[in-house]
Amino acid sequence: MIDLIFPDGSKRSYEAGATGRTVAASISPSLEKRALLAKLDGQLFDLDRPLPRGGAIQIVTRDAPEALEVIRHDTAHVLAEAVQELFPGTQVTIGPNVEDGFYYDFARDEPFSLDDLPVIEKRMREIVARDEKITREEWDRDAAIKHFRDIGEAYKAEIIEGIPAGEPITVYRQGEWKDLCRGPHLPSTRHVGQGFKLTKLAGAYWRGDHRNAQLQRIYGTAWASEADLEAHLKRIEEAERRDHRKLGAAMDLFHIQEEGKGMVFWHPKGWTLYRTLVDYMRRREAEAGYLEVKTPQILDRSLWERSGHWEKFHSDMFVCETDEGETLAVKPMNCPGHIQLFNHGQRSYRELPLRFAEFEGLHRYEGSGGLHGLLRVRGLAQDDGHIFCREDQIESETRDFLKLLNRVYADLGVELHSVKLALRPELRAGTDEMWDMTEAMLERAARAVGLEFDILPGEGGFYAPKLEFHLKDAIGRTWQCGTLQLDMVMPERLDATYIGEDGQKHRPVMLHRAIFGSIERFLGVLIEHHAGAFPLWLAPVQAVVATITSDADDYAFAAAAAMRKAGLRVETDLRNEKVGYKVREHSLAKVPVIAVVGKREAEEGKVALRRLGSAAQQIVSLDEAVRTLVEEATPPDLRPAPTPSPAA
RNA sequence: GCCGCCUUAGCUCAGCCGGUAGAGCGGCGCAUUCGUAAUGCGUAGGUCGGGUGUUCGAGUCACCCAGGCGGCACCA
Repeated sequence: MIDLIFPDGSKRSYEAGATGRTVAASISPSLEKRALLAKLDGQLFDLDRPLPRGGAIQIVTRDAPEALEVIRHDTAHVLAEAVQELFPGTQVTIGPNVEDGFYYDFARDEPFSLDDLPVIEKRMREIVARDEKITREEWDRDAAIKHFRDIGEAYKAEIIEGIPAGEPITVYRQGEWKDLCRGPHLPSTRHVGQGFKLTKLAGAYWRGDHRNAQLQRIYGTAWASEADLEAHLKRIEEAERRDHRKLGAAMDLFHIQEEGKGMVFWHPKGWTLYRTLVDYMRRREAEAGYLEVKTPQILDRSLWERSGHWEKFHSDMFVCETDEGETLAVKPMNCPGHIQLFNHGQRSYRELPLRFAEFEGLHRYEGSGGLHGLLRVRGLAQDDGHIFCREDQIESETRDFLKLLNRVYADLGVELHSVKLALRPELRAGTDEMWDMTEAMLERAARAVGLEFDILPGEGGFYAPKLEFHLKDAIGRTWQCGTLQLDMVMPERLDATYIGEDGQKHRPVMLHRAIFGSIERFLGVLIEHHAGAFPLWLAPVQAVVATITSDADDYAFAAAAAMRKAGLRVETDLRNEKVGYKVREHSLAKVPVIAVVGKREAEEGKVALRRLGSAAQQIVSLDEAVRTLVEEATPPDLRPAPTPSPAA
């Protein structure tokens, strides 16, 4: 007998061998009908699998989040079955869930084409209609390896070899088809439902390693109902409208062309936005004790050899040769340059922490397939900074940096998606002892300030472990923006020293840090985040003064001049068009304020303000309009501090 | 760099089974002076990403190259 405790706290005993289904049936026939899985002490079980022990039981139905995960995974299995029916000889590999769906990787000599997807999808719907029963079997390890080898499934055999001894080898049978899988699964294919769609086709390396064979990946999305699927597809469609590449063109911000792939041509409006953002950061950093510097774009190979870039980062660098036989490299990072500044003259412990900031351009030779609008470019600039300090200053510097980062993200209205701690990569400079130390110190500092993060082994920079601050784009992909890296390697390689209190030479620790990361990338995220509708202080064109009739032209000119004099970025629209037309055009261009002036306003010295996204008009005197707009257009760091509330 | 797809006027897109390119928007001109998301009429724009080939004939078929898009790898 086993004892089960239900979510409502009640307890019942069942005979050994009871399954989720028998438990559900014992409660009500309708629950049995809706039951998909059993959850015992938090672990999901196939509905027809005997429960191995007593515990807290829950019958999982279609509307539960756990059910959706299993539905997605089973859809991947149905996909694999359909593919193997339609394309004999195709090997299956793995098919995990991803956000909103799943994929399955196949090994097949012939490439799949996009035209195959509807055909595969049709067969999948047939398999669902066949209502194939899904059953679990435990196999003997050697027999399983032999079986999968015999039927030509080399990848599956390889997976089994990697399963630790002692773990059961489970095979799920689904009609005539079977697959190695940990499970759990739905009772039968009917429960997959019709709320799925195959979405894209891609190449992907076996086990994520480019030295391995490239497999063919089919992505799909799956939902508990067709309505949920429709809603999801609609969300994607809406998100695509926020794409910074489309908005960048519509708002005349920038473009990229063939002759400079990954290199941005910033248009006047885009550059205004860029400068506004960087000016803001300059003030924030100055306030936080950073000293802005500028170091050379191109430096001799010998420096890059000493820093380690030549050896570890060479394939990412643009290199040039002079007629005199020198080899130079365009800087991909500012750190070696900043160490040259640190090393110029003798440094005292009294100067530490010394914080350098730089906004100059960098160039990195990114693989052609990875370029992506502003989010992944070859020519970029960072809000780069390097802090030289003593070990005992690491924690307070980390704390101050995180405070600044949070302040900036809050001012700009972006939301931190996640934080990762990336540890030593395979290809690295420095000794293991150094890595042991820097990893431990960075993690300790991060924990000391209460940061929550995931650990990414093998993903650190070649010279230092790093904290990565990730932001999300319109369609949910995450991008590393801010970073904090704790480096003992570079100061040693480039021999940075300071004179300590004891009169001896000491090695400083170097913190590499950025809040935007790449300014280009950050702007891309920012454009998508605001869907182009920037707060007034960031908007490249803050207001357009638009006339109703040409009688108001002179007044419109004067009004615009008054606004410009007050520091606002203003354009005039005196074209011979109807106001409705002008309002529409500037609204589509995401101009935050349209100041409409007609005969009435001209006579009375007023303007009719219309805010983006609202049809309401606010008729105020020109003076008042200038005053309110100037106040609203003040960058967050220049706003008067809120009056402190009286001490409680 | 790898896999799949795409590449036609400034922009968005039509162009069936190969017979020497169309629309809307935008631009320009004229008329209209019209109160808050598209005023009317007229007009000029392309040789169909680049190249090679098949063919009497290619935007339309084949191959190669480039760029872009979605992934993978790499990475801010």
